[in-house]
Amino acid sequence: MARTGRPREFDRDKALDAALTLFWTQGYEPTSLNQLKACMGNISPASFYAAFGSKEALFREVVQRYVETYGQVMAPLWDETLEPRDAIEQTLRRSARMQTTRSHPTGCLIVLGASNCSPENEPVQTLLAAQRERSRKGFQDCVARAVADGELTDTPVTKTLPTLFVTFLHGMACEARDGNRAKKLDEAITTLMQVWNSLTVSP
Amino acid sequence: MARTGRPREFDRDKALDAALTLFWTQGYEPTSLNQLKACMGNISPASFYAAFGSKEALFREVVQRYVETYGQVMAPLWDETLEPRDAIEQTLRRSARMQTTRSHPTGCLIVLGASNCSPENEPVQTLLAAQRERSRKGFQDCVARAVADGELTDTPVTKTLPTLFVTFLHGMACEARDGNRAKKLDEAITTLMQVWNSLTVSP
DNA sequence: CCACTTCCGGACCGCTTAGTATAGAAACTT
DNA sequence: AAGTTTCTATACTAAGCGGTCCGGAAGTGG
Repeated sequence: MARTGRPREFDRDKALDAALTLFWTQGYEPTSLNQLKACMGNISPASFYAAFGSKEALFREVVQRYVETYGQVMAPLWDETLEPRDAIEQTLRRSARMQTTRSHPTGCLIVLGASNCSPENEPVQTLLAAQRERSRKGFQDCVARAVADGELTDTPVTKTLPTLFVTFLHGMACEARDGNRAKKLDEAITTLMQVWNSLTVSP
Repeated sequence: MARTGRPREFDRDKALDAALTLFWTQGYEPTSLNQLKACMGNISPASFYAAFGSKEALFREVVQRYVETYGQVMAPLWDETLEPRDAIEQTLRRSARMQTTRSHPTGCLIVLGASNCSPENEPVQTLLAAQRERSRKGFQDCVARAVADGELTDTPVTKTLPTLFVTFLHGMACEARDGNRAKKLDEAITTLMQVWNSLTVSP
């Protein structure tokens, strides 16, 4: 549409990726506009605000992008063509691998991105909390599907599975940040999945 | 020793507790000196620096106090008079209850206290990382003890238990912060401990 | 070429940050 | 009374914060 006028000199997508990396590494609040502008190629405040609106608006874009790229390791959780058990196992294994990969920051932006916040940035915390809630719901739906399919029986123990898995998932962010490698987490996932096996209706 | 001179008018211990609550709620970096001074009873900068030295020094004291009080829920992990399985179970259950109790901030200061940090505060991150490493070691030692006692056999699966438990433990900080209640986490712990049961040497 | 649109560099805003310096008064011990 | 320490209160530093504004440059469509 509006194609006239001087074109932007920096690559908006590349700038967004750079901001993503910075936010992922440091979190929302400690990341300053100066750092952001610097990592985007020393753009000016005017350029920054024209392109992204505000620090918070940029962060929202960053989260969106994260969910659409790195966050896709969670996609199996909402893939109803997969067996529920496979969906959960793949989600955990792919998350473990992604969060420990050293070509980008370790851990999970959704878990770690705004865990330290002053009251005035509560909206940012809420944004990430909503994403985590979405994951929680994903595990619940997956287990519910397994019950509906007759793979699991609807017992009190079965009801604890979503919390068990999501707590482990979120815990991996801390472990990855502390330097644990994919192999360690992956092996723990194998053991964790034994819980599911022990609850399946015997053939 | 130095007992002469005008005594301090505020209660240093109470001030430390107030700072602990504030740091626990917001994390290290977003907590400003103004907030700290305010919650300590509107003490002056002079009094603050005379009593605590600096923001970072105060935080180190706060962490120490946290470990000695709330953090004592982890004590079973290093209590060699307990059966290893009981030590781990009690550690998890007591942590779940403590982290979800509403009479103080939710979650865990050691996990959440400095997860968002600018590079210049890396020492603070390192301080908490060391505490988490201590917990990791605790789980390792506990499992090793169970193997030594002949309760568990030394298999590859057994080796994954420490990571499994510590990841779950650290994940509870996120779940507690997001509003999960003790009951939910406690039930998940019951299910998680089934993993241990399934690995015990059959009687 | 011109009118128009958009972007850029840089100055600038008011505010907060952690931390220091100053003063004199007050409260304690010896 | 002498000496020591902390008190209150205020002023201050130097730097950084997120964000705004403007003049001019650079590009585009007619």
